[in-house]
Amino acid sequence: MRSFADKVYSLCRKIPKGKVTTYKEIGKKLGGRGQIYRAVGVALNKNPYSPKVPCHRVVLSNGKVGGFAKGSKKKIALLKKEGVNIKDGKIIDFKKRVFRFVTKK
DNA sequence: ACCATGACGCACA
DNA sequence: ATGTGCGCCATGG
Repeated sequence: MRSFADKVYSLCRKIPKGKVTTYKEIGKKLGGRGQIYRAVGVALNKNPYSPKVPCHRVVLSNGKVGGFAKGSKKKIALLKKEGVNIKDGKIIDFKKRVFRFVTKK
């Protein structure tokens, strides 16, 4: 069922290792409507593909890791393993670590 | 069709 | 810069 959530999973899989993306970017890439990122969070939360989809690479737009079904701590640990430095739940050099699907210039 | 929920984001104080 | 409140979208019951 190619529902909204399904698209979200697909995009998450495209996130390169060591990088992160935001719910907003995903939503924007999908539809670009107002608060779609809300539904994005819901979709990932259901995330039936825990290991297949690197949902832990999806963080808040303000640079915070946000939440995680298994616990934000776990999420942080995973990101750190990927090479993303996190400080008190906040991503360091977040701006540089964010991966944009639009691949802006 | 309506109400409630949720891994968010932004405006405002 | 920090904390609180409100709003919107998709999904499920």
